[in-house]
Amino acid sequence: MRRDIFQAISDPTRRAIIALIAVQAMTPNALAEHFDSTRQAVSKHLRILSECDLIQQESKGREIYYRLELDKMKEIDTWLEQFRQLWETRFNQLDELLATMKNNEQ
Amino acid sequence: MRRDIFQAISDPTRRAIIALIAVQAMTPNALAEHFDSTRQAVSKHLRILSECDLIQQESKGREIYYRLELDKMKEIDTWLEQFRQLWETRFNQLDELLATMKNNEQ
DNA sequence: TATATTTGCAACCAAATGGTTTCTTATTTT
DNA sequence: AAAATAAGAAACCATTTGGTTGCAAATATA
Repeated sequence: MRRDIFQAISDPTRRAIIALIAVQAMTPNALAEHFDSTRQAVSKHLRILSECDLIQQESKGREIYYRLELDKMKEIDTWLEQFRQLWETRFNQLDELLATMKNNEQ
Repeated sequence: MRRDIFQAISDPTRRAIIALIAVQAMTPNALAEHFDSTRQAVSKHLRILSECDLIQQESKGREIYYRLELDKMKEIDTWLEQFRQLWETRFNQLDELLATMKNNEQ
C-alpha cells in the first residue's frame, strides 16, 4: 500500500481536513460536521494522514485532537523547488529580453 | 472521474515524467525507456497529465513531444501558500521569542 | 510500394480507494 | 451504577486505478 504525502493530499476531503486543522486542532467528530460523509469515513482519512506523518494526535479524555504537522507540509514545497527554479529562470529570461529590447531602442 | 492536479501528481511515475519533461520535451517512447512499465502505461499517464492541462503536446511528423506546462505547476504553489504563511508565522514567533530572551539578558 | 516505427485507443484484470454499517472499548455524564 | 458519547477496528461493497495485450492509423524508411 503506497502511503506518501502526495497520495495523501490527492483527495479533496483530505485537503479540506488539512486546511481545517491547520487553523486549530480538531476532533474527528468536529471535522465530520464539515462533510457529508460519515465520521468513520473522516476517521479513515485521518488514519491515512497519520500514516504519512502529516498529522499528530493528542488525547484529551475520550476526545482525540488532531493537528497538522507543518514541517511535513514543507516536503511538498521542497519537491516544488526544482520547478520554481525553472519558472523563475523563465522570468529572468523575460527580464533579459525586455532589457535587450530597451537597449536596442536607444 | 476526478481529474485534478493533485490527483495527477499523486502517482510516483507521473511525478517522474513531470521531472523529466521539465528539462526538455519528450516523446512517449523516449519517456518509456526510463520506466519498467510498457509504453502504453506511460501513454495513459500522459493522458491523465493532459486532461488536467499539466502538459501540452506538439506533433513533429509521427512523433509527439510532450512538454510541461509550468504555469499549471504554480497552482500547487498557490495552494501551499496558505500553509507557508503559517510556518513563516511560526518562524516569526520564534524570532520574537529569541529577541525577548536577548532583551532579558541585559 | 512494402515494411517498419510511433502513437493512441479499447478491452480486460487485479489491486487500491473511499465509502458504508456494525461492533467494541474507553471515558463522561446523569 | 446506568446511559450517553467519542473514537477506532473490521467486514463489506462499488468504483477507480494502474497495469497489461492486441489492434488500427499515421508517418517515415527500405
